[in-house]
Amino acid sequence: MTSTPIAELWPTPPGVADARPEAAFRLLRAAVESFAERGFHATTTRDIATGAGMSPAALYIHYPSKAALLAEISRAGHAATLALVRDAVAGGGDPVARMRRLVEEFTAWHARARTVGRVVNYELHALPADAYTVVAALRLDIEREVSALIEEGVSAGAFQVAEVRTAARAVTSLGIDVSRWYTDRSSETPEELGRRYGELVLRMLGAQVG
Amino acid sequence: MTSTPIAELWPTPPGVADARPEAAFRLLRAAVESFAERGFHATTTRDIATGAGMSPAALYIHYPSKAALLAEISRAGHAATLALVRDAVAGGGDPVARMRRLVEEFTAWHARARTVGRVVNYELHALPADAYTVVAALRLDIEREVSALIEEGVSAGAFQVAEVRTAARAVTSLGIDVSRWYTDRSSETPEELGRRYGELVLRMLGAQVG
DNA sequence: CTCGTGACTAAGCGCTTGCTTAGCATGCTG
DNA sequence: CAGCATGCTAAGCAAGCGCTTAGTCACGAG
Repeated sequence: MTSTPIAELWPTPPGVADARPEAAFRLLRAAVESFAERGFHATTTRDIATGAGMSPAALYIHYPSKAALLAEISRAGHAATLALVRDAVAGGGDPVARMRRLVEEFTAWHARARTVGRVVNYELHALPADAYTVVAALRLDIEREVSALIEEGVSAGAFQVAEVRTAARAVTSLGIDVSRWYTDRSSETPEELGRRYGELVLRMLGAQVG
Repeated sequence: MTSTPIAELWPTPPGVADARPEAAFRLLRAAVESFAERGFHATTTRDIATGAGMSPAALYIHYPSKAALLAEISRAGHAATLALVRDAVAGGGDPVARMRRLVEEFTAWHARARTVGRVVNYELHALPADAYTVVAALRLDIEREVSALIEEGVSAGAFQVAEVRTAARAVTSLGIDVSRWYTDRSSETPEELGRRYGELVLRMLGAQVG
């Protein structure tokens, strides 16, 4: 990999004058680390500024508030997750192949980008109301994509599930919770974990797999 | 039910002079609600005291600090979870029946006592070091109980899993994450959810179920 | 009755918080 | 060159924090 998971969330189009100054990016990165480790409320603006190598006041040149940093992290993280899910659901292959790919990538993302994942999934309550509205819509879209794929698999006779909503909850739940417990010291790589979770989920959905 | 999930965590032996005064219990209850809703750091001692119907200073007659309240909640919550897991693992029946019961009760508990569950699983980082040591040992015990039951099922030919540790992680992960998303407005009761998750987990573990 | 004790409150202390203000160096524009 | 915008820092403000202090009240013992 040539860039960190965090850097991938705020890509700069090549050949274009850098729209997001490097200092603002450093602030985002420091905020993600702090929010993930200590939580939004236990993180001070001094923590973030120091982590980005600036004085506390410099933060407010790039973002209007501490909450605006959280909102941007949460929005970008949810957008990336939704894009990942859409790619897998709309990709090629039968429902079983697409579900396997979805779980593999969803799981690996929550392991690799676990700091962003923690902020995205466990700091929702700290979002300002307007930012929460945006993010809640993205979360609903993610759930709908997963449900749609399960339903397609059921219709095709590939999956056997009693309740699609419950099954969809279980699938996303497994992946999300990875960001809570995964650490650098975990024995599996994100990709290994993704493959193993892919197997487990397919069996859970009643798919016939070797 | 004659008592709330929270009340069950701090039972008073019948016929014995109440060891934990009612005021201390009200503080615990208010602290659980606040910590679960807003997180430890966003909760003020004034929130807790007001929720228990007292002035801020009264809190310090019953507990030496805000962190001591968190420690007591986390300890009792983990102890209750471990007891629940031990009962299921050591109970009667074959590994399939015991695993079904474990998942049903583990899941239902995380739905019913979701406020305690949130504090237990998502506020670990706010624990003082000595309290964390105690709680980490309980968490390890829980993981070992689940792994032991899976291993027993594999030996008996009832389960088919590639990696016991990964499977154990998935089982506990599914249950823990319930406390994140379950609400009063959820369409399933804790018991219904438990039964459905029990089915899903048994299939995930490769058990032959109807 | 006096005294001691336990549960509590009103007031507030020292500190940290998110954020602001004033000012300074740099570099681009005309 | 002047004029000005940009990105930053040093200093600090008002508000809110965890927790303490001093004192009140009800009540049981002697």
